Amino acid sequence: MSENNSFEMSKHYTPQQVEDKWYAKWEQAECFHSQIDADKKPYTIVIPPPNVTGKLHMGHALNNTLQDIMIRAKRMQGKNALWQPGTDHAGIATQNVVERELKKDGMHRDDLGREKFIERVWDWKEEYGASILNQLKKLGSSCDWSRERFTMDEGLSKAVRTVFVRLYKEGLIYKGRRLINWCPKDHTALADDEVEHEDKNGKLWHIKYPIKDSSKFLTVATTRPETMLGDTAIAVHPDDERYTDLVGTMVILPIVEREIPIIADDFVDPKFGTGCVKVTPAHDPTDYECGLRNNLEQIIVIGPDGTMTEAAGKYQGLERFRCREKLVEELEAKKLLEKIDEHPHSVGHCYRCNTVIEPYLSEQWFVKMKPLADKAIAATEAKKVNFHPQRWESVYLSWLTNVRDWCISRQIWWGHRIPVWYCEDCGEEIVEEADPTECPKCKSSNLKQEEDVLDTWFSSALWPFSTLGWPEKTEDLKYYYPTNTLVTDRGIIYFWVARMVMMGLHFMKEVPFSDVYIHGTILDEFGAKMSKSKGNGIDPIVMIEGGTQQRLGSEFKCEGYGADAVRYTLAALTTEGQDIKLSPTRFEMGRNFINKVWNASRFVMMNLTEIELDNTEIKTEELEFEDRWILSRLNEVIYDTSNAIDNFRFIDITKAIYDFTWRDYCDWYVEMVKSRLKSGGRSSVVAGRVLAWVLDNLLRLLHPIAPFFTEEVWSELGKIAPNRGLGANSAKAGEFIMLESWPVIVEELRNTDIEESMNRVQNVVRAIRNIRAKFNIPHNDKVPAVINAANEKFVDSIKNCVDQICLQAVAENIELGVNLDKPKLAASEVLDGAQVFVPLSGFMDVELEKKRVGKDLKVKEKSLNALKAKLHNEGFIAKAPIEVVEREKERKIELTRQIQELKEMAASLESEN
RNA sequence: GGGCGUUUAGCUCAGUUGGCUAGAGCACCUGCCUUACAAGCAGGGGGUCACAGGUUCGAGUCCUGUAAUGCCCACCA
Repeated sequence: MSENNSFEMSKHYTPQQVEDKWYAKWEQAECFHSQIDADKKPYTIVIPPPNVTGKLHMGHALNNTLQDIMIRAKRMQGKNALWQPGTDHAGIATQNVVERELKKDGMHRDDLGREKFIERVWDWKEEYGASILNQLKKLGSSCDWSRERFTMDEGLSKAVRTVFVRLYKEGLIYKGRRLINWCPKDHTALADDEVEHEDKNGKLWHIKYPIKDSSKFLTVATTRPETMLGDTAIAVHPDDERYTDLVGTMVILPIVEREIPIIADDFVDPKFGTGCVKVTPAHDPTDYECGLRNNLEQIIVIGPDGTMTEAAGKYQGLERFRCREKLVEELEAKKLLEKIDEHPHSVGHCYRCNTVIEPYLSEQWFVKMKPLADKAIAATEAKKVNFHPQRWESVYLSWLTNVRDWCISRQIWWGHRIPVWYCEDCGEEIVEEADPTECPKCKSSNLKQEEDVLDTWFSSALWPFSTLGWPEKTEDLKYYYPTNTLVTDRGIIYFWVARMVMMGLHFMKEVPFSDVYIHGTILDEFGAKMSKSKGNGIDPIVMIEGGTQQRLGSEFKCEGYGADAVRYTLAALTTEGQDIKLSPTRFEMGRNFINKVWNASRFVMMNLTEIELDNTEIKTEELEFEDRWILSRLNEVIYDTSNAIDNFRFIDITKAIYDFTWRDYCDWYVEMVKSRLKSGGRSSVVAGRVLAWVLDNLLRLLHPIAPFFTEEVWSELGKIAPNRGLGANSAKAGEFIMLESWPVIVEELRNTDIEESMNRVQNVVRAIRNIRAKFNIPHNDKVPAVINAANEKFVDSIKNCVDQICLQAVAENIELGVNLDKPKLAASEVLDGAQVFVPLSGFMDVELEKKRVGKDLKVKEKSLNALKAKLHNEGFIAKAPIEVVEREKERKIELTRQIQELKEMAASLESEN
């Protein structure tokens, strides 16, 4: 669009022509940039850093839309808004991606070696790592890209090392040989919360273990027979009288032929199975604990790659599940298998690759959690961190309360290598921030760094302060930390939110953010989680730009709704904490609304170019009825919108703006002002200025939700109506709406009397329109009408609006007053405070009208009866607040009047028949 | 096994501290291409608020229980 040719604005808004242009302008003008400004309060959000391997999905689109709404609103509200962006190195996920690429070339990471492989990953990151950030830009995200960080960049790596070394020296990081969760495919340890449990229909094998020096057997039940090769005891409950005599004697472990003791331990549930449990300390967490208590040997029979070890004897080298089959066959052959039961139980899977997790005994690094968790619990209970919706607080607290030590070492290559060195000569363990060159103890330079890297979440936990320059004592940290709001999904409350709180408190002595907003999860139209494997995802970029995608087994084509429509729709679907069932067509809601505002803007600009706008002050007394009404409503919607933003009520933000724009501004104000615009003169100037001012305000309110659209329209409006205010020569606006100030409430413009009058006008107009529709009056035929008011107050409140009523209802010769007679052959509607008659002459259908009146009478009599009963209730009169009782009494009087009028109408119709 | 949600119109959902006749979008019916908008305008139909008790003058809203459904946690060998 070029200057002053708004007549050529297309009937439909086309986002594709607008969005990239504005994003480039914003970036060029550094609109997203935030820097320290002592005169302004900061408002900071750190982005949940997407994985560098990531592709924008609907969850991201929702998450970032909500963050951008908050950031843009606060920026307009005068805060120094910083949205800190960046990406996460995503250890296992990224390593897997690059390994898959290598595989295509027939290579394995071992072929390259550690250094070359890591180089390869960095290359991959440089090439593809920014793609998800570019997608965030398509969404309109106003992140300060000049501050973009990566969890493995230099500064953040330094933060990681500092944290590790300090925690180590404080005794909060230690190395230990423990039973941990092992993924045989990714070949690494995992933290407890990285294991996903799935219910499976498994089997329970009952195996007979011969008792030594006896012909009898003890039967144990197991879901994992292959682990029996590593059994080192049989346990029974100490009080289980069936076995008291056997405790202390031995059984022969079948196949292996090892003698193992029968021990007593109260973890055994005597009611389950036979009450005898095989104990495999190296392959089961419960058995591990039992083994420690009873000093049992730990025999590792399954190796890190998921195949059986040398200790498995003849089964050595067999894959674990293949071994299970073979072993069961052998037991069966030896008649040692008593029975096999169906047994549903939960099986742990790797959250990255879905492989069945193997409990594995190995040396790993751990963070001692209790001291850190205690601080987080205390801070949360002191309301330093507030969850929205609040119920997530208890979920988070119960995790913190029961948290176990965090296994942070990973046996992969891509990540922060643990800053621990071992002296090859004297065995000294050296833990330093800087790479050591010699052993402090024996001065040897023969040092070897720990092979393991840290869990990805270790660096994510530092995100709110590491991105602001920590461990340096930066001004940014002083100014922006603690941040304000964290917006995320419930899925990472443990992984991320809790750990950030712990680390923030420990290293910064302050919580990292005061509010945590947990939004719902996006589901497909059937209520299922979106996933790659189900193919039910909706690609946000396709929704924004248009294109095709494979979905639910067929090709799905989308014209492209634009980022604003996508954002609007997502915000409109965001109710406090509810999951969102989404289908592609739901974005029509946003598209239609944006298009409606587009057309309203088009109307305004078309008209503004036709009238001589001036820069004089619009005096209050020059405002006409509808002007005063829309300005009053505008103030209300500013209040409601601001309030909704402060309370994270995203659906309420959209609803307030939608209703005001569509129902008030378009349906009524624009319609009421049309004739004035054509009439010329001062009245048209006033109307034009009010139209522009209200549009300007509503664009500002809408901007956080629909940034591209509002920027485009606002800039066009500025060309036609440079004076945005109602005052004389109001201050000239800036270049970008995104940097404009948030609309301010002007109390003097609130006018409840006008709103009440307008309500009456609308009711009268609707009544006439209703009658017109029911009796099929051609839409250009003006009808006469009689408004028989119940009192003078009603007459006074709308008497200046009679012409307007005529215009809106396509009526003429309206008679307004009290005690007016019903005209002949008229239809009527009874409203609060008045009865409207429309004489119909040739269109009159007495039978139809009798039906209408009868129906209305029935409904009203029913509510009157209910109301009478209520008012006869002594309890109600005595206990309900006076206002409520008074209101009901007035309502009764009004209803009685209406019923009376309906009855008279009915009688009159009878006589006309 | 424990914890937390959800159940309101044909569909998807609002309904903030209990209080006027329970709302919206989509879908549906009727009439309109009325020079901002058919992605639209005007009018309309449609709900024993899952069920059963209870508290209260008054319950969609609070309490107890039941049923369906979903999510999370848990050492169910």
